[in-house]
Amino acid sequence: MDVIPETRYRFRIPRHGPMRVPGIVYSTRELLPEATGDKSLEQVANVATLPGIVTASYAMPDVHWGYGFPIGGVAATDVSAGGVVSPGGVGFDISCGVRLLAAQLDQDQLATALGPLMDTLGHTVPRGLRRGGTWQLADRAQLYDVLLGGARYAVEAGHGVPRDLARCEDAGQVPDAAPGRLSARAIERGLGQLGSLGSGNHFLEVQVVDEVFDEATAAVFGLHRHQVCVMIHTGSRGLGHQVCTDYVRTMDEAMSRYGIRVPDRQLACVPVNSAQGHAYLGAMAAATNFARANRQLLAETARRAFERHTGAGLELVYDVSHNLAMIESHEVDGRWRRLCVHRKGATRALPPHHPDLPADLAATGQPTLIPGTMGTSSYVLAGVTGSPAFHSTCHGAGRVRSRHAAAREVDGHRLRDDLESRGIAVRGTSWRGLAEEAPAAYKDVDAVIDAAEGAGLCRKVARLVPVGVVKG
DNA sequence: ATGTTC
Repeated sequence: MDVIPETRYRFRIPRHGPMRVPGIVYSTRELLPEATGDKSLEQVANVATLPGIVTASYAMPDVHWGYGFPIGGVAATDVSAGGVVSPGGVGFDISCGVRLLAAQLDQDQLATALGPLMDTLGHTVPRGLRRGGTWQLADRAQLYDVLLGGARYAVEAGHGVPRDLARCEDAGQVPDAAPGRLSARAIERGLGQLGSLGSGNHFLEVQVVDEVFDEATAAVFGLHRHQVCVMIHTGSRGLGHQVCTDYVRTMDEAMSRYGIRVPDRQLACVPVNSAQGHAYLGAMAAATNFARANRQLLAETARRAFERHTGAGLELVYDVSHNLAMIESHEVDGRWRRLCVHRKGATRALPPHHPDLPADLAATGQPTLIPGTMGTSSYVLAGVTGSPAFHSTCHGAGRVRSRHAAAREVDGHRLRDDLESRGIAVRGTSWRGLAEEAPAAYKDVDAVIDAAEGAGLCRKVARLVPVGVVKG
């Protein structure tokens, strides 16, 4: 793969073969996937062949190998020019994302309460494969209400306060959800799982603000140094997974009827303006609302635990997805166009004064939340004016070692002991799962964030460190 | 990520 350095933080994959646009990789020499033996830059080039793609196939500094599209990839297609939508460009965990809550509490006030708080969280946060959630829905009709209403419906049903919605991307509810486009199996998998964490890299952490890079912006976000926070990282569970599975198959079968050829079957796609394209976007929006409601429910579980052990409330800082395709307007080559922007393991970071921001965040830009790995830092970022890649940045540290390799090389018991000895309380579910998520399996999140900021994708506002980890 | 193998 020909990868040409253009600046310290930007690399170009020139057009070759069937590529319609170049690949642009925001990274550093040290973080480039080729340095770790990962094939994701070939996936960046493959994505550049999709019908209707505009400007470039982008990769963020945490890019790594994924299903068809790389994780840490951004691709936008022009809807009115035959642009496609692809489930592989969203990922299996539709609207997977992060929610950050700020406690009215500082670290020194937490000391003796941390253990009992973690015990309660450990007992009340449902997690692990196939596990049911905290909200047992009455029936399929109520699940439809969730799929249409998202976090807004959860709040209206008493699970949260109206102010929460002002701090959710899309105010907690995306439009145009079409629950009828979900298979019976997707509905069945979703019915019992609302208010559950899942497994893999999903977590609920108690964190402390370790460093503030911009006091004024942090204050607007409701954050200050030494403050206790809760970060929740989860998505749409089995429901979203089933939607992706169903529509990859549908599109794989339908693709040839639209004359579309792709270099990898995992890039299955159809035009946005097609029966299958509309069906997928409707199903995806429904799964998105499920994920938004899911994070709302888990926030309520955390609030109950904090209320009981500390008396402190938890104010929502923000809730943002990093696996989604969104129809957005962007200026391309001097003309405003409707684009289908795929962000897979990439986070939207709206710049200051963007019309989709709430009024009180207009001056700061969008809060952007980046979960680190267990035992390392997480970050609060803000969107910046003039950012490339359709206002997107990274989504995490980025895996460099497979789950299998990590489980072979890391002992879960020892990892738990290491974390505990550093003052981080751990409430896991499986020793293997813990080992698979060892920090050694990931890039250095601090280097990833510095690369994202250096590339002009975002700016740092605050860094958080964990003091308690609840793992699926 | 995921009832980790239709």
